Amino acid sequence: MIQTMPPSPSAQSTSPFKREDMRVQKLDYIRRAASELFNKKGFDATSLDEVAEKIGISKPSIYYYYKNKSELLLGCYIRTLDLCDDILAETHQLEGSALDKICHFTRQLIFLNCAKGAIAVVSEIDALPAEAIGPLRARSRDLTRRLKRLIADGVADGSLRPDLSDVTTLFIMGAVNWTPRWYREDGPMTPTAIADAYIGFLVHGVAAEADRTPDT
Amino acid sequence: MIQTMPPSPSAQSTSPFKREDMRVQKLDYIRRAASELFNKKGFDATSLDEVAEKIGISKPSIYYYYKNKSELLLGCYIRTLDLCDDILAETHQLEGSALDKICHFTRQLIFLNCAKGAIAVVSEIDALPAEAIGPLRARSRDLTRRLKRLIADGVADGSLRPDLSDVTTLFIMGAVNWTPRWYREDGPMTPTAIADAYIGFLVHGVAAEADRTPDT
DNA sequence: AGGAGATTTGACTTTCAAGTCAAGACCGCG
DNA sequence: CGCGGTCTTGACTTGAAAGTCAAATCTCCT
Repeated sequence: MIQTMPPSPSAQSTSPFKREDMRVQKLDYIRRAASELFNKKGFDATSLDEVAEKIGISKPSIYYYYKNKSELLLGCYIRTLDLCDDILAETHQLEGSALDKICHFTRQLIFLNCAKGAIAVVSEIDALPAEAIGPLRARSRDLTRRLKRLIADGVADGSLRPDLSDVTTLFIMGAVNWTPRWYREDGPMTPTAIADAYIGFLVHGVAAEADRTPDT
Repeated sequence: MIQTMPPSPSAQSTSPFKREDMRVQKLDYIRRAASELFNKKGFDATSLDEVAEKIGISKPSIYYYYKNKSELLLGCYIRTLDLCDDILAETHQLEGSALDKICHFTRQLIFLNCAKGAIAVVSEIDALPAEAIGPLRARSRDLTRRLKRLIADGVADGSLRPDLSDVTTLFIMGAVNWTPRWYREDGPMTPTAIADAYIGFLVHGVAAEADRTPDT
């Protein structure tokens, strides 16, 4: 499972900025490997030796780039939130109903969840450096708030059912955040197929016709 | 966070079976505390000292009842699968369409996920004793298979959309399995309200009308 | 070439939780 | 009582992974 690390500083470079570029690339490289493993096995179950081995470097090298394991996790989460922010921003640019926007957001999030190492599902908050927990929670809440607003917009513009509560976002996030648990690149479904199916459920539900509400 | 352990052997008993009853009760008691913590923080992030402290006993006591940490996890998962089996069996008894049954199953599963320590989301399979992994996977797959069959039944009896694929179960399980991450007993939503909302999404989707398929 | 800084690593120390054990507490019995 | 078995625990050992460090290597520049 060894992938190749970006070559050590330069190799063929000429530009004076190569060093810094390299550093950023390696930070990123390590973060991706870590995200992938944290996602698959959980933070505590993943040792830095494994992360190092996955990309063919040694553990101390990781410490050269990250202060400690918690900071690495923090890096993963910040990246995740950045990407979510990006998608959401992009989403707001779109023409169309709030429902269209929600579908777009969901689709993009599924893509990210299927892309190796792109993001880490933010769930092990307690493992973060103590001083980072507050700010991260705040960002998280802000994201949730904007999603809820999108739902409210949808109710307002008539594209969503009028009785939708705040759990809607949790429902969507649950389904989406679960994908990394079972998605395999070599599995039978492409990310696009997954997104199509999920959006189908989300928009129309699973019932054959929009009729009675079965209940028990 | 200390709850009271069932009293030590007897206390007031007379029956000759009390001993064995006690043992079963304590096995269960420990399992519940563990399930709750494993669910909330993950298996590796939970130490047995924490489990012990939660119920006011010492770590060696846990070892008196369970061979080791993995066996305790196994106990949690077996219990979870047992409960799922029960619900599914109960579900099959019901009169009604496959959709009705799916809704019932979903609702009951949400209740279990909200009930403290009732079940542990089966996700850290690798942490189980090696020899238990195979059988547990088999049971898990069997459960999934039966759920898929329920979906197929629904397509056949016309209560579900005809184009539903196998991801349907994953979609549902994702949304449901995510609930323990955010559900709080003192939160704004009761399990019933959550179940109602989720089933609403599931059956009808979120769109105001069953019209076009927004896509991006 | 060769020296300065940047990067990497083998070998080490530290820490923390899993797991053990033998001594003690508790219980129901004669 | 006090004895035998059941249960509980403080104090310990062990192992694995976090984290450190100084020596080795690499890169670029002159």
